[in-house]
Amino acid sequence: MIIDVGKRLRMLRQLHGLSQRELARRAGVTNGLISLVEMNRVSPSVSSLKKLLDGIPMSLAEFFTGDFNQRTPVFYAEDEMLEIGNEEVSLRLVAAQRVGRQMTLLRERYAPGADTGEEMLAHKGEEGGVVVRGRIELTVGKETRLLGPGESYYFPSNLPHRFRNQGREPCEIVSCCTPPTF
Amino acid sequence: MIIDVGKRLRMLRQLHGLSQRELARRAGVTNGLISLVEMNRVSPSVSSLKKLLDGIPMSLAEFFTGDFNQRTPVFYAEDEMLEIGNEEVSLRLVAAQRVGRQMTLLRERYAPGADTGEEMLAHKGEEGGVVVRGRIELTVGKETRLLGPGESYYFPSNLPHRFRNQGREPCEIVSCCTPPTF
DNA sequence: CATGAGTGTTTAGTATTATTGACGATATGG
DNA sequence: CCATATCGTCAATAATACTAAACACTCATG
Repeated sequence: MIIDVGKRLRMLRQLHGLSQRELARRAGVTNGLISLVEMNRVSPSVSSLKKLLDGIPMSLAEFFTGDFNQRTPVFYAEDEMLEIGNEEVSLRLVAAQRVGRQMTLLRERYAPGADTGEEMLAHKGEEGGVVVRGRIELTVGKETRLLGPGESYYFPSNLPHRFRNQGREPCEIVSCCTPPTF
Repeated sequence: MIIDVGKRLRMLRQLHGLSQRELARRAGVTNGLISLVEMNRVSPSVSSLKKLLDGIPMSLAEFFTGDFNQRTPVFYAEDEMLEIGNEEVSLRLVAAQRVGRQMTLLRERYAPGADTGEEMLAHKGEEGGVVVRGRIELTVGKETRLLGPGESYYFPSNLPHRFRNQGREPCEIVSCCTPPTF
């Protein structure tokens, strides 16, 4: 996602009913700088941006995480969800087409016998899920557990992990990961 | 949270096995700058930091949000999930106790007749969900739709929204929002 | 009309950041 | 042991962020 620091700052400032001078006073910078930053004539140093956000107040994390977009579909019928699985593991991705998504929401189906494989998955971010139907054996790091309906998991995705359905009925999970990996 | 830009950058760079020069090449800056930034001798401009993170790669949001913790439980049985609902709307929160979570994963139950209310909800971030059982009427902005099992939604949370279960059977949803609001 | 207090923008000068190129340290291979 | 390569740091210079002060504009108020 490409972000427009100036526009975002201006929006936030106005949202809080502050003038450039008032924010400048609170932040300990000059009003001129705020003008320049908001017009994208300069790219503020992190330390300056931090000062500015302290005056709002807002954290750098929030500032860069915040989304201020736009108009994409809200609702998704089953066949409007992008399907990316195979016959064993089926993934239906919610809001696949949405640009600048901050997370990936999936409906996952594991057929009996399905297995995401020996060489364990490992990527960035965090993921979690809730088992909706059936049972799944989940290994995260050195821990393994059999999860049933209503049970859940949550872990940083850099831990190696593996899903196996050793049961006789298909297993269905709703899961989410951030940042979006698909 | 007070962050140490230099330390964090160095950690990330080393985590990815990159030398200052290699990262410099990828980011389109000089190795000297990386050295100075990592020693906190300068506060990089946002544009420079962006370049550096592009070379990792990592978003500014992730960089400032980044959690680099820790050891918390991975699996959650039903009664290990924090419950925060009332009799109409029941929310079970996955990994509630986890510090620095980047998203909130919920199992929601709406009793027949449940309604999140006239004055519509509106907060920051994004949220999405999948209907697991029953039906729910969801209004987002000016759009309203009745969602059934397998159907889903995803929208920026600053749009006002409202959930109503007008049916006779309870409705169950697995939802996720980021950044975490609970 | 003034006049004054508010707004955001601009400009010239100063402070800080970023580049360039050289340095010492460490490691590898001939 | 000397060459060669790669590492992070540093000093001097170039580029850019930031400040201070003035400007132009709008809106109230007398």
